Amino acid sequence: MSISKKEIESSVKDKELIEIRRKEIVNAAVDLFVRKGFHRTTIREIAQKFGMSVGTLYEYIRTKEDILILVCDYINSTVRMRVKPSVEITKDSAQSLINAIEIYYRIIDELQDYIIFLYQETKSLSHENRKYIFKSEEDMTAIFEDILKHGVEQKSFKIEEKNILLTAHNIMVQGQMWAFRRWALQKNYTLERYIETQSKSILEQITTH
Amino acid sequence: MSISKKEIESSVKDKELIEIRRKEIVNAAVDLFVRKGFHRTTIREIAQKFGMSVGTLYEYIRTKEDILILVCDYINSTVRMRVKPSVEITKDSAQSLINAIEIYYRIIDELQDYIIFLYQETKSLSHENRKYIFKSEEDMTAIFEDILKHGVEQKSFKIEEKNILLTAHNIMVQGQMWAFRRWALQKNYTLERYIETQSKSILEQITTH
DNA sequence: AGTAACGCTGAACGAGCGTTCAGTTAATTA
DNA sequence: TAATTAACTGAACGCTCGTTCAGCGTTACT
Repeated sequence: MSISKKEIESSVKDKELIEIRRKEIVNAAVDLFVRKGFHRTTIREIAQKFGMSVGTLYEYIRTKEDILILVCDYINSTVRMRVKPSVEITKDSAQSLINAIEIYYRIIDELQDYIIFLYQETKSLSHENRKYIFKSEEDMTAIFEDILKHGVEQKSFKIEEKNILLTAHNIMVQGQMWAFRRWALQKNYTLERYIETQSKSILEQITTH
Repeated sequence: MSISKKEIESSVKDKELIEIRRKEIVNAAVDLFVRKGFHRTTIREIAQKFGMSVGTLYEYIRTKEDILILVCDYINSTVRMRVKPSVEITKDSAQSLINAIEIYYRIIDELQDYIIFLYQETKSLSHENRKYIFKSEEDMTAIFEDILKHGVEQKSFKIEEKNILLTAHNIMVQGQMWAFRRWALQKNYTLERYIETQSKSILEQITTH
């Protein structure tokens, strides 16, 4: 699951302690990163925020980028952990899709600051770690792909085989734009209306008439 | 049009020279920013790139952020200058929309690195200047809104009044995702196929059946 | 009790970088 | 031709910040 956690070395031996301290680090860093951005946040601030010395902080990470990886990983797995168990593929494909969309869009609304941060700071990661974030995004997309495929098999949806992937991406992006374009959308629509309208129009375009 | 240009002070008197030098600055900076990001690009690099001393560079700007503003402004107006004159609202609303989508999406494809940069570095701007970027984005959205409104009046499109804005945003975001999500999309679709599929599905959901 | 290992501390290091400014060159004016 | 101004130069300043390291307290083992 979390590739990165295994890869970040630490000079501390106690595995459990590493887990605990890293959670503290992430908790402190996530807030600061989201508020001030990665580059503008200093190691000293992070350490201070949960009352640890800079030296100790460096016992649990190697570089500042490690913290960014931990934070991105945390955001990603939070989203996935909350979407995945709630989504279910039932016989009623249309309803499955509507449910999945609602769950995903609500989480985006709740974590909008985190989502925006994730997308804007991905570029600060090394190539290796950026790939990992993309992989994670593809996993999320696969959830919607599966629902769509199932619906096509059931003949509830009518989508060309090759366009299923694209439709899944559209669904995801139309959710994420609620965060990205909040300066325009959130003053014109409520979340409820947004979810309803978007899912209706997505369904419209894939349902067999 | 370019609010920012007027606001950035310079100690050089010759207005024309300011124009020339700033174009050189932007040309050098845009490449470096896109390749390395704003924070990782140094003033020295920018100055060196077009053979000017650091001191002189500072005769034409006040701070590093000024360069970012100039670059963002440049990207924005490039996109707009290329879309606006090509778009026309004809009697055939559906065709107008298809044309506009194709023009916009092709420019995104061409300037994808710039588009990604613009969205990722917007956050490095001050509140004031960020607002300006959003304003610019709203102007672009308005182009699509106008086409949609016209189509609704002509009864070619069927969209609830309140949802026209949302549809316009959807169209824009579905174009931009060609850049944002290129790691997934561009290995599965050609630009031509992408444009065709997306515009077909957009049209599908707003055309009166 | 002595000693080793572990986790922790924060001052100090040093590189990087935005910004300035004393001075040079070239053009314009008196 | 002398004096003034405009444009330019790049070394130097000063500050920030990631990272290190010599040393301290505490626990566990012999």
